[in-house]
Amino acid sequence: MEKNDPSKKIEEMQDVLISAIAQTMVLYGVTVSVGRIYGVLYFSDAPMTIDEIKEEVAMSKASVSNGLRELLETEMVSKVWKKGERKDHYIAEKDFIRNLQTFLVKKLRQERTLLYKAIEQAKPVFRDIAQDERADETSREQAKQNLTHLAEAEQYLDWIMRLSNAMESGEIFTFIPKEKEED
Amino acid sequence: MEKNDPSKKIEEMQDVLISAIAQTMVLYGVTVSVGRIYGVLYFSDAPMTIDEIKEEVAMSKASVSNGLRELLETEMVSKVWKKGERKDHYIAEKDFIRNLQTFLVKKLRQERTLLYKAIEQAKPVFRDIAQDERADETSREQAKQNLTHLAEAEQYLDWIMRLSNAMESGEIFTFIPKEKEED
DNA sequence: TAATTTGTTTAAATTTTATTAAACAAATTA
DNA sequence: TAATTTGTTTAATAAAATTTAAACAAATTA
Repeated sequence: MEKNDPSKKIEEMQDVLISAIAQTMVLYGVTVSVGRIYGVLYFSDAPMTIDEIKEEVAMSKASVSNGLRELLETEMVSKVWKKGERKDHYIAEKDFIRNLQTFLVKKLRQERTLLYKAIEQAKPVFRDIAQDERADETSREQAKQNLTHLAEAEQYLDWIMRLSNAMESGEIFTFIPKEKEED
Repeated sequence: MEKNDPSKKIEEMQDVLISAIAQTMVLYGVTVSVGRIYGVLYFSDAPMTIDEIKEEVAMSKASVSNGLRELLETEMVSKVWKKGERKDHYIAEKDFIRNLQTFLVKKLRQERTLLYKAIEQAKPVFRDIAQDERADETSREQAKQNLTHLAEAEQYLDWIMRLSNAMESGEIFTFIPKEKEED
């Protein structure tokens, strides 16, 4: 089929949008190439194979394969089975809010896990020193101060847990509705 | 002053916590070295100079200077003036919730700006093609479909704008209070 | 004003990350 | 079973980032 003017313009604007989408993903730590894979899938009406994507983004099959794995892990892309086809097919999750939800929940949970472990390790040590009457006063003061820090950090962990729960369950939408409310 | 057992233990645990803090910052795209600079400042009772920080994190002065600039930009650290002292002094913002607020608001706004520009560029092009009776049917269909995508994306932009506003103003705390509520 | 201190910029070196071609393994088909 | 197709892993290369020493500029002090 011959390329006509309107279809060229459409492609051009899709490329502008794909670039912008990829750039926003860079903000959240994704490579621009991986962002473009997502962008190409976003604008595809039909599920695409690795080879089809490879063609569009001009990358090696290995890179596309790796990129897709990353996008599958963050749930921005999923594999679909296509009847009669042997190759794997991929589609983009087009709901941007859902993508942000998934991303944030994952990050906040990882953060929580990391901090939680360290706090649990440090807390008893500070507690012991704070209560040890044979310890020097400076150390006991230090320990007490650090216990205060830890208590504050624990409040933070609790807060991000409640935030990620509200995000994951969709409860957040009762506070910030998906649709703009009427005036 | 001689190092005694409790003070060594305290330092050890602070290092564990600094590592954890730095790791969580890595999750959000910050270098582990920059994360450690923040961690060191977090546990310092007094404002610190570049040279003092440099000593603690074992990095070059230039690296510490660059790291501090990054932390200043993200508002995780601020400069304080110390009477009678010529050197700049730095302190950490210790409120983790505030740090997350600042980070998210900044990212969401950047994302909004990027996508908004691309959408504004593409929308009139799609609209023209969708309405152009001389354009081929396939292109007109494509254009209409893309306009739907853009409308959904605009809803997303609106949502993240409302989310970042709620974050920035602190309105979010009426929905997810800082302190855990009583049972 | 000259010397010193302080912080940043620059340019080179190092380290890390991303990319790819080729090798490989698994599944499918002939 | 042999040949082919498909997707991933590996090892080498290329690209990007971090880091640093040295040069620099600005401010301060002697």
